[in-house]
Amino acid sequence: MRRKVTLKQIARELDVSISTVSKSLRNSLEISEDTRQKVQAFAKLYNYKPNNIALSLKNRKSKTICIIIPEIIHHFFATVISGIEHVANENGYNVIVCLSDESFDKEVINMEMLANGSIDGFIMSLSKETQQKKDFHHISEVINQGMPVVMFDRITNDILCDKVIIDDSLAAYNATQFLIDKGFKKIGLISTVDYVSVGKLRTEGYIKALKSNDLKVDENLIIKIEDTDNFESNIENLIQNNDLDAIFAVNEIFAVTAIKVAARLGKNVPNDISVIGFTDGIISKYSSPSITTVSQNGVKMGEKAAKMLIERLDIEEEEYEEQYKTEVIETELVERESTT
Amino acid sequence: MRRKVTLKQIARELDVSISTVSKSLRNSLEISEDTRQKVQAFAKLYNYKPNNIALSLKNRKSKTICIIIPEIIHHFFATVISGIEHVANENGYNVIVCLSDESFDKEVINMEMLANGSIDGFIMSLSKETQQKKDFHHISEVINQGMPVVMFDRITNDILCDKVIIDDSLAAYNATQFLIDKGFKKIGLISTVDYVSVGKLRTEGYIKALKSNDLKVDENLIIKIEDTDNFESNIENLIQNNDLDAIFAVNEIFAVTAIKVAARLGKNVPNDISVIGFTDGIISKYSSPSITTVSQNGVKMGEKAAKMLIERLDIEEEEYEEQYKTEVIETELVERESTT
DNA sequence: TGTACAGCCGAAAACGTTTTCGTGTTGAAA
DNA sequence: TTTCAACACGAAAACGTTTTCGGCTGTACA
Repeated sequence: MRRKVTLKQIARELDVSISTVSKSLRNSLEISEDTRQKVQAFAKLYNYKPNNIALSLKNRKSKTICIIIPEIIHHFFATVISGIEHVANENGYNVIVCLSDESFDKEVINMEMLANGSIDGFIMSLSKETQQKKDFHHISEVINQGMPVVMFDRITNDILCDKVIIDDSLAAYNATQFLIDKGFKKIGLISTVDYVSVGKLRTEGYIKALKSNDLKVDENLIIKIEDTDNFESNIENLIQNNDLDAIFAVNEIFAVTAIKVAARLGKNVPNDISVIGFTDGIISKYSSPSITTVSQNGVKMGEKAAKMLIERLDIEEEEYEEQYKTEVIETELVERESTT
Repeated sequence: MRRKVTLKQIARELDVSISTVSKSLRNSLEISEDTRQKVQAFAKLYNYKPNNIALSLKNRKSKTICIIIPEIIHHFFATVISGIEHVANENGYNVIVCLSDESFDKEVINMEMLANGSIDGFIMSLSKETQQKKDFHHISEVINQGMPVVMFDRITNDILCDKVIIDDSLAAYNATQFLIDKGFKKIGLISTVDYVSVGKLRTEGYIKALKSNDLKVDENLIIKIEDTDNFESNIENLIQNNDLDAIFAVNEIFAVTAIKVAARLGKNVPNDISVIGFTDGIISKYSSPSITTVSQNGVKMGEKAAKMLIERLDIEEEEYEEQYKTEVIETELVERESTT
């Protein structure tokens, strides 16, 4: 259980100064070939590795970026992390993951804890509670201190920073249009409550599609689910009380549950009802019938977010231009068995 | 974009020494009530927060632990992270996540990169490639440097350290016994290749259960899947060529695929064939029929692993006792619709 | 008046680096 | 023999903390 070897120890052992050791290891021409060899050999022998913390302190950068997401269990967020991690790694950055558990307080605490030199920048997706409270002071504070932030998916327009999103409204529009093109008129919507930004946008897209096809928007065909706990009965009512042709659900869980409930009510998917979901996760792929869905490409979102952040970090030195960009990642309708 | 305020700046501004500022903020009795008040007020005004990196350097500990896992997309690993994160947070630790992508090299690089002061300890699950190569030098090296490591799920007995596992063999035994108790004789097994430690153990449990019930172990009923790419045909052959009563699959994907293939072949689950999976993930819950499965409780594994690591970290100061423990997390058979 | 002891504060070391700026030693050119 | 550059190396500062130790002032007591 030997402690890690430091420059100082090597210096003492070899009877040279710390500076000489440091320079030798960095192959400085200031040092004679001879000493360099000696030092490097010794360092290799004792498996010397520079102490990252000391470097961070000296350089005033930690080469670490922090991801704050509401939940890691959601497949979508996991894919985003995966994308971020790869780009970060390629550029010599490490990734710290923080979970807000959809809680405003945890989001604030996490940001404050890490914004003190531990990390160089944030990539985040807002918690539900934060979106509901519309309190973003913790984020603007961090930005004011000169720490770059990139927001993705669940964002807010109240904060100026780089953003990576999909066009939720358009994607929902296209999904709905897809159903309309099949000849369906009575299309149900299973959405979330409006304060979840993406839920709201997807609802808008759905409505827009209906309107531009001169279809009546029937409030009875729209349900907005608040709690993720017990929504099955809501869906059951929706299907039972309306003779639906199709259903558009704003996430996988809602979609797969709709299919299950429909089956229970004796309706076959896709023969009696078509179903489209959102998020191309593991459920959509493996459910039977597999689910036609809007693919968000979380990996690409993560990659893009990481690229934007790192670019800003590497530039920062020179003239820092506050030219914030919002990148829109293409979505794609993945056709599977749940639609005719 | 003001920079973060430091002790030095406060000291200069208030015309006192750095030590005085530091002590005031830590409420040292050495400092007069008066100065303390003044300093604290000033610090609050400028939102002073101590620099974490400097603290890490001084204290020679970073209050950060690193998780190395093969893939974050797998629901099981995501739940483990979730468990670790919660316990870590409660104890003032942050969590760095590294993905090995099932690659030996990435595992090594990640460990070497971070073992230099950036983190205080590792929690890891081995990559497939590492398990195949049986090369664990990077792990023993880290341990020799006095950095604690906790392994979970995919572990090796070649390394002495704390471990958190489930009794894969026993769980598989119980799952198989459950099928046998239903009166099934021809029970197929869909497993992984043997170098994946958990796959091997689960296979052993399956075989043990058959033997202790005096059932013949038929090699034709066992398939070991190497690549996750194209295994559907293997499963199809298994079902088509044998008149199976039931199937035990060592993970969710295999289980849900078996159900899908069975349906395609005109066999109903559970009426014609019962299916049991492993890992109580999102697929098992939402698939239709929902899948009877062995629940691993990843959250609990993560929590336990984090507790063990942190306990060791907090003790370390005093006499460090190398009393390594292996915790076995209880599994549970979750009965759902895929079994009669 | 001298001593002792609080009370209050600052200097400096330490954590492990990198880098700037000397400084002493050589060798060659004048 | 003197001068000067090249060469090889070391001292020290800096990053931002915490903590130990020592010092100064003033008051109380002998």
